[in-house]
Amino acid sequence: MSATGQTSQPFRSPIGTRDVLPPESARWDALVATFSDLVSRWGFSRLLTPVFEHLEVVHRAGESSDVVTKEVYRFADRSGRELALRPEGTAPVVRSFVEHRPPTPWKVWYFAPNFRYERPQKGRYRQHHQLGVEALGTTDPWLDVEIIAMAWDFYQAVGLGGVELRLNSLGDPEDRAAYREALLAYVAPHLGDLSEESQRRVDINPLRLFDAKAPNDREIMQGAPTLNDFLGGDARAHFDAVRSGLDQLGVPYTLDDRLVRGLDYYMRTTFEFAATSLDAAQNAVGGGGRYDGLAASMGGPDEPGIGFGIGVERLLLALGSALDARLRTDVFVIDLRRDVDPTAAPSVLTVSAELRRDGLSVEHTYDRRSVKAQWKAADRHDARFAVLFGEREVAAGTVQVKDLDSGEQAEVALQDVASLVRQAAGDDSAPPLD
RNA sequence: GUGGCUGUAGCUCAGUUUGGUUAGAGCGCCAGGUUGUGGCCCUGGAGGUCGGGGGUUCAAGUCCCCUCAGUCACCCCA
Repeated sequence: MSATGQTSQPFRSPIGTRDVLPPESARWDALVATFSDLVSRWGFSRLLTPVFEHLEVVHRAGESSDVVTKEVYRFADRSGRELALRPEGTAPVVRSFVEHRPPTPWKVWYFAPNFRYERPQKGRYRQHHQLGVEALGTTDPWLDVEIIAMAWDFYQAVGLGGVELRLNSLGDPEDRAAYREALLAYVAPHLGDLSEESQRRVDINPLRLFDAKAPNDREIMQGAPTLNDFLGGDARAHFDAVRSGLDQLGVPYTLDDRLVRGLDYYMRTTFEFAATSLDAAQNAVGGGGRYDGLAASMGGPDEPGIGFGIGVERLLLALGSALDARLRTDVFVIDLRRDVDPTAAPSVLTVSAELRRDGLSVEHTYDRRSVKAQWKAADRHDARFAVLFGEREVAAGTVQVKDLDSGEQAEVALQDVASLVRQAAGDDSAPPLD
């Protein structure tokens, strides 16, 4: 069997991947532009890292996490090096940090694809994209506050109505270890009563027991000790400061001491954003947390860090029609003449080129279409204006400029078109998200 | 990785239950409705390996098996 399964069939994108065609791609552009603009104002600069890394880098995301143990796209290159497609955004950024040792605090953002080998479904793909930030070099809780508030502002800026921020602290590693012991001690007498799934979790990551769906499991976990009671003094003070900062900035949140998150490197602050417009199954539109030991575990300086990632596909899904990015052409050029000498100016070729040099987005038909076909094309392109000319205009050295919204039309010299269009278009030429 | 549902034109879908002449609709696309003005309307046209392969049958879009893909749920996550 061939790679596509059927050799006689047209090719299609690999399972779990998809193309983003216009006009939908305009929604992506709008999201990325808004994000870039916003995080720049908070002092973040863009970082680009490779889509593949050494396998060991990717493993730093956690030996107990599904993302690493069963979903990594790994391969050996021609020289036998073990490489992997990035399954998440944080490890590569931290790798870049320990490799280049930039001055701290180092605040960067990224827009990049992640790859996970899992069964696709609505809002879940094998290649998905994340907008995210990472900041390394300080444990100051105000950084946590700013990171979270920034994500919050972003959701507001793109118009996501119902978004819920859930917040938790996992404490310091020793807190978590103590809690883990307590949890295991609590669960031990109930072991046999737990579901098969939960029994597996006991060995892998006991904190995940709280995610169990089985009613009996939930009942057992009701009486379990909570992580919150095990926070040490430092972690508690840090968490209190984060909450206070969020209160000061007016960012609403709910505490959720069962919020564990899927990656092993998190400690202290963790958070997740859920969209109320999505069903419970895939409603997480972003999340992140603090990972103070990660840089050191990669052989770098023991610098703390915190960041978040926002799933683009899922956010777009949650936004639905709330984000309406329209692809609008400024001007559509129409030639009214029946017979056109292709070697003589003016023509749609020369007129369009000139208007484009004047800064307008300009389209026209190809293949010498009829006047009617040219008009249909203008409508299809959602053009704001039509610039048309026939024998009379060519003789007079002018063109007709028609406002396609109002129907008004004026005859002007070609060099005056751009200023006329800009004046007439006025305020409604503003970018889609402002 | 496990289970359910679905696969007919570029798109959305009828037709499959009770196998039977050249497989339909809407939208989209192209052309025309007289020679220089759009969005509406009318007429015509192009476009289909009925996901793919195999089988049963005189006959398969329709029944059976396999396979690929999509989708939903579980798991997990963005």
